[in-house]
Amino acid sequence: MTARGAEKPAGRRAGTAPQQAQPTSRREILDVAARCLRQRGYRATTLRDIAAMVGIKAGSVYYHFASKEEIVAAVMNDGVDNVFDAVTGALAALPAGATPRQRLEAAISAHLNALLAFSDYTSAGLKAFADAPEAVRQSAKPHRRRYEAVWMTLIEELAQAGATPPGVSAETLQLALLGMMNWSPEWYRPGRHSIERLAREFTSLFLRAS
Amino acid sequence: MTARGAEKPAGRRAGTAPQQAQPTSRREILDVAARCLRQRGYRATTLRDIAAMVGIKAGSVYYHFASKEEIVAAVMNDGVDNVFDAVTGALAALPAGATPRQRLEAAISAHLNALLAFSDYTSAGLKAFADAPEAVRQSAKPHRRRYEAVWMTLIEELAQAGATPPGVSAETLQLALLGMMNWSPEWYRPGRHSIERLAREFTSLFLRAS
DNA sequence: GTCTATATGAAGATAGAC
DNA sequence: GTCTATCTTCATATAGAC
Repeated sequence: MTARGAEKPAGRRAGTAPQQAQPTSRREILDVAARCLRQRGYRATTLRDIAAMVGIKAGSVYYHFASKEEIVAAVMNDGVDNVFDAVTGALAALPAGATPRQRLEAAISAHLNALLAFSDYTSAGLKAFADAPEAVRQSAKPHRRRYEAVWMTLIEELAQAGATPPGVSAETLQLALLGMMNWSPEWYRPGRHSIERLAREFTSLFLRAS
Repeated sequence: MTARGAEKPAGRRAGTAPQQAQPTSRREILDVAARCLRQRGYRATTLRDIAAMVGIKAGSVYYHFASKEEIVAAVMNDGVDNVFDAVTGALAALPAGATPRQRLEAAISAHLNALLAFSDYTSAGLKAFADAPEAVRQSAKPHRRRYEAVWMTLIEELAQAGATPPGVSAETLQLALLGMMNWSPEWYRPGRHSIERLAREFTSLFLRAS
C-alpha cells in the first residue's frame, strides 16, 4: 500500500509560477480530487475544477482516468484503506499488556486524526459516499466491510473484558461510536477543539467507569 | 406552527389517476421537495423532478417559489422546527418527577423518530445542509441554534444532577450525542432496527450506571 | 500528455400565451 | 395556475491535432 494522504503534490512548480512543464501523475489528480470532494461533495466537484487545480485542461484528465466515477472510486477506496491502516497500525503499536482503555483510545485517536487532520481521502470518502453513483458505492463495499470488522472485533474484545457499558449490544456500540466520530467533520474546528482531548472524552463514553 | 411532516399530500388524485385538476399548493411542493432532498441531497434534487412528482411542469414551480434556494431553505427550516417541536413536546409531556434517564430517553426517542420515521423535512435538512448555498445555510442558523440550545440545557441539567459520565465536558457530550443520532440515517433500516431500543441503548451510553 | 474544439445533455430560470 | 418555449450556463465525455 503506497503513501496516501493529504500532502500537497511535490513541489514541481517553483514558487508561484503558474505554468508547468512536468507531466501530471495519477496521484496528483487524485490528491486534488480528494481535496475537492472533501470540501464540496460528489456533485459539486467538477472535472474542470480538478483539472484547473492540477494545471491542465478538463479533456486531458481523460488521458489518466476513464471517467469521473473512476476517480471518485479510487479516492474513496484509498480513503477507507487509509483509516484502516491508521487504526490497525495504532493498535499494533501498543504494548502487549495495554488496557482496554488504551486500546480503544488509540483506535479512536487514529480514526479522528485520519478524518480531521491527515487524510483528505478519508473525509472525502465519507462525504461523497451517499451521493456517489451506485457503481462507486458497490466498489467501496469490501473496503468498508474490512474496516468495520476491525471495530467490531475491538468492541467484542472490550465487551468480553467487561469494559463496555451494560445493556448495550455490540452492534449498537459500533454504530454509535462510528457515528459519533464520522459526524465530527460537521462541527470540528482545528483551533477550537483538540483531537487528543476528544479521543479521551469519546473513549470515556464507551467504557464503564475505569 | 402548522403541520409539517412526511404525510403524503391529500388524496387529490383518486387511485392511480395520473392527471390532476386541482391547483397545487406550496405545501404540496415542499412535501415532495423534502422527500427528494432526503433521498438525493441538494445537487441531485432538480426542480424538474419535483415538478413531475407534483404533477406540473418545471416552469410552473416559479409561480409558487422564487427559486430553488427558497424551496430548500423552507424545507430545512421547517425540518429543524419539526424536531424542536417533537423534542420539547416530549419533554413537556413527562411528569414533573421524571428521572434523568426518563428525560434523556424521551428526548433521544423524539429526535430519532423525527429523523428516521416521521419527518422527511428533518432528514432532508440534515442531508442537504452541507451542500446548500451559503445563503440557505445562513437562514438555517437561528433555527439550528435554538434547537441545539434545547440539548445543551438538557445536558447541563443532567450533569448537575450528577447523571452524566465523569471527565466529559457538556460540550463534548452534546456533540457526541447529536453526532451519534444524526449519523443514524446512514445505517438505519426500518425492519432491522427498533427505534425504541436504539433510544434506550443510546441513553445508557450517556448516563453513568443508573 | 496535453491541447482545442465540440457533441450532448441537463440544470435553473424567464416570458408570454392560455 | 399552468403551459410551452426558450435563454444561458455548465456538466461529462470524445476526437483528433500537436
